[in-house]
Amino acid sequence: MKIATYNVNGIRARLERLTEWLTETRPDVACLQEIKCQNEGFPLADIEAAGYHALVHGQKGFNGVAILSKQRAESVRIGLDGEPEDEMARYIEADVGGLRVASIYLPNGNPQPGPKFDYKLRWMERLRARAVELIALEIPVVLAGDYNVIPSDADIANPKAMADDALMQPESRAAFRRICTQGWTDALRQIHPTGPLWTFWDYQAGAWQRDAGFRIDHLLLSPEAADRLVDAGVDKDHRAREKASDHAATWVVLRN
DNA sequence: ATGCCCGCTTACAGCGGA
Repeated sequence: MKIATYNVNGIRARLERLTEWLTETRPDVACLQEIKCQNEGFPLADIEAAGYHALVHGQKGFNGVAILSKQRAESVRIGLDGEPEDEMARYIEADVGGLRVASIYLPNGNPQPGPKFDYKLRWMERLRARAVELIALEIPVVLAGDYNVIPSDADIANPKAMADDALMQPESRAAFRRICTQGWTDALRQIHPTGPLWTFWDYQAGAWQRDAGFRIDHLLLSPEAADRLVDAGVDKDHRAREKASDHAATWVVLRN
């Protein structure tokens, strides 16, 4: 099974690129982030025409997550516990093909310090609380998404330029590590332990042309999923195309 | 030091993104 995560940066603006990517790479499951549309605005007919079912947790203008799948998926939950007044559409979880899969859009947190950074850290604590419940199930789980965390200085082309950014603050990294150490495997680094492994290149300042990227899209595997890990990668070539998202799709293959 | 670029909005400028 191939499971991918893809921050599309607006599904309506990206529809042609997205269906092209689905057709060319045929993931069994695709976790999307930043669809930037409400449920009723989701281009379901186009996704179905590409051969996929969809579970959608949308929001007007910003955020929004979805799980696309060849097999029909069963929704398990929308949103995280712990902050009932939080209406940002950033989490959806489903059962599909014998796996539990979540599509995660973790808050950016800039500028830091400030209320947005505080929200990011609170959200990460809420995710940690859900992740430990999922580990306890002892089933194959894939937590896939845009974590907005650069886990280490090896995960960014120019760490000095981003030193004050919320994505690489010690608190952000510690919160990410606290989740990983529950027993999750960072699948991309498991398969590619060293070297550049970017998943995002800013639209600004020629970041793509300079290959000045960083790694923020992650797939965390429960032990039962990690036992089945055979490959992982980044669909970098699609980032070079016209009207591409600023993120590249990132994926794992699990043995059946 | 700031903005660069991009998508979105009862839009035509401002916000959020990373």
